[in-house]
Amino acid sequence: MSIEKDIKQASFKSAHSKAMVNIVYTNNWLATLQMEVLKPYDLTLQQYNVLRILRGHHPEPITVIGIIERMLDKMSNASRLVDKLLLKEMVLRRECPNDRRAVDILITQKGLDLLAELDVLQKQWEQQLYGLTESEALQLSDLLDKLRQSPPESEQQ
Amino acid sequence: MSIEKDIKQASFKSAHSKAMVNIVYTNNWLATLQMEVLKPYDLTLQQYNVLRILRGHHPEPITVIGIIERMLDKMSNASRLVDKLLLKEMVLRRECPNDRRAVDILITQKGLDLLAELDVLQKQWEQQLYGLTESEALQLSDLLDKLRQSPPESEQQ
DNA sequence: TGACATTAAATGTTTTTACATTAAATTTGT
DNA sequence: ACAAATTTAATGTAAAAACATTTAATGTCA
Repeated sequence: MSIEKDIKQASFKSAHSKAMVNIVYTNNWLATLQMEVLKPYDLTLQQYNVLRILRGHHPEPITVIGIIERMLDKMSNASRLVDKLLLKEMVLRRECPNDRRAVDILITQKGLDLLAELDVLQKQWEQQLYGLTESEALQLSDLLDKLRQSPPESEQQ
Repeated sequence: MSIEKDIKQASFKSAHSKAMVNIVYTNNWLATLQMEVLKPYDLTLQQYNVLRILRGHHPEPITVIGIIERMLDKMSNASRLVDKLLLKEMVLRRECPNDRRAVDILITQKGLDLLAELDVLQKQWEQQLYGLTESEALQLSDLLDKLRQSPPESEQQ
């Protein structure tokens, strides 16, 4: 559905604000769909993201700080997300040998198995939903990168 | 910053998943910036969005259902957001004359004044940040619309 | 070395979200 | 008209997010 219809807004004050609203709207749309896939597995989106980060480093461990650096939402509490995953036996905690302040986190076989199961659903879901061609998807990503670039006259991020 | 660097991921498995991650990342980026602007005014992003919806209908009232229909995030509790705005004297509640189940919500002058103040900041902020041309912004919005379209062989949304 | 600053993770607290339930008013169908 | 279903908004509750503080370990540097 076009965004104008779905949020009952006839027009936007500028192309930029329309794009911005569309990013927020599309993000919510994606998150809602993804949560529906995850719900039967009793995983939140954030827990799923953390698990995928851990798999990306498996069999190497990663510290909580390492997880935060790789999370899209840097604000959420990685320590408590790991707690939840620990209760579900999806991860292991180990004291980091180099730095006793830090804690190494590892994904368990149970976690890997769950992700493997979810990969299938995720793939089906992506194939069913994506209305973009490969090159359009790249173009979209480039435009988003460009959106986040400050113009030259303002200070660097 | 490019998304690969910022989330420390060297590559993505597909153009589509890269675009999807970039949408989520850009959405968080936008939300964080916007919250920084709102923080000194003690408004959350959701409260701000509700206020703007109310202004869009001013001087006509709008019911809670009407607000929900126009919100990007349909799940959040509009009734409680209105409560918060009521405490800040940004809105008024009135029994809806046609339907005594419904409640008419109106933005107050105080609310309008606050939004007017925020409009200036919002505009400055947009001008400073947008690295896209007008036509690129439209293109971005079109690509997002297209992303949300299911391919022809699957069922309608 | 020792004082001070910084870092990593956990914890406390408040607010917000997500989801279910409730209560009242309205609509529907007979 | 009346019972049943639906709609509208509010409320209850548990989980999660946001944000500050704490604790322990490490780094810095005179």
